[in-house]
Amino acid sequence: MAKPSPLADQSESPSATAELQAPLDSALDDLIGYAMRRAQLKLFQNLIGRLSAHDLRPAQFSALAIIDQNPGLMQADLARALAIEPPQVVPLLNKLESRALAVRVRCKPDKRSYGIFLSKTGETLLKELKQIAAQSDFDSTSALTGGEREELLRLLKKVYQD
Amino acid sequence: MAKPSPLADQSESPSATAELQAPLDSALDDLIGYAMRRAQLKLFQNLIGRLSAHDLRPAQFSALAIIDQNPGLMQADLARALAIEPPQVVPLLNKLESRALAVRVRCKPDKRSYGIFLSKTGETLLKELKQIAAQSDFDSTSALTGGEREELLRLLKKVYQD
DNA sequence: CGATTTAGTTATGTCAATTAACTATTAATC
DNA sequence: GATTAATAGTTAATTGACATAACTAAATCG
Repeated sequence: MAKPSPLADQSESPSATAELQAPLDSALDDLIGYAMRRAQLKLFQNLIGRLSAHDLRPAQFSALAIIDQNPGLMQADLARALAIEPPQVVPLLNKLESRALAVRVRCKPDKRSYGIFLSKTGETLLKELKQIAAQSDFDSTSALTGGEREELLRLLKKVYQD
Repeated sequence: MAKPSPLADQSESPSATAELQAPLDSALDDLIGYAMRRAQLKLFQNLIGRLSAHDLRPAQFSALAIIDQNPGLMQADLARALAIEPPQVVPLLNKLESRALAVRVRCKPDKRSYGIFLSKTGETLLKELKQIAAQSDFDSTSALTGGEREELLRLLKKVYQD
């Protein structure tokens, strides 16, 4: 196990997400936070749209990716990684389990906890989802050159890793 | 009137906002969308914290900036600019009016609608808020050089303006 | 063993935000 | 010019996400 991943966000309601258009002047145009919010919303909305074809939300996609990289982790770990509260993990995992993408396996030594694993189906779907996410990324940033995309990614990491 | 501004977002609940930590590996680290979400959340949370000293939310700050740049606009315009639904504008404006930051003025020709204006107090506060927002921006991106900030802003605009 | 802590779950409450319903004013139609 | 339709704003009602607290089972500590 290493670091958390949160592409989570269960909600992201229409207005919480929408909130970004551009009809009027606002003198906010020189704020990085403002530009970042608008850009982020654009990317997120695009991803949500694509994932919806698989009846998944970003948080579920994130969960799959985290489980894949940390097989056998416990629900509390997943909660921390997604930055959500433990009770929220329950319906999320129930959903993944009901679709046979992941499984809870009772722990041998400690019968209170579960190890969480991806199923073969889950692994296969995850591979596909990663491509979808990459494609979503790509066409949400179609105004950028390849070099600009790399630079943007570098700068964003520098910001949030600080 | 010109273009919209949405630094709106009424909600941005803890988990909707939180959702970003970094405890486990997730293989999402090369996605711009993932990095952008994490960075954006960091900036947004910082701004929320600072604005809370004035008992304001980002959407209210955005509203003030939009009204300032578009004096006399109608509530429907403001809703569109903030990308929220008209009913949400009511409590938002009520709050601004109750604090004497903005006023609704009955329209001469069309008695159904209002023109919205900032009060002197509102204008003064907005100036201060702009500095707060700029400061928030600055220290949320303290890992960047001045040149990198400019480049980041440029790239973000390119993304969302597309 | 008995008491305390921990993993997971269930239940409850809150708050934001969408949709629908309502009032008033204006515009359109005949 | 009266009736009907459309528009600005508001109020009301529904949904949904999320947090907190209460509960069950199992482990650890003494």
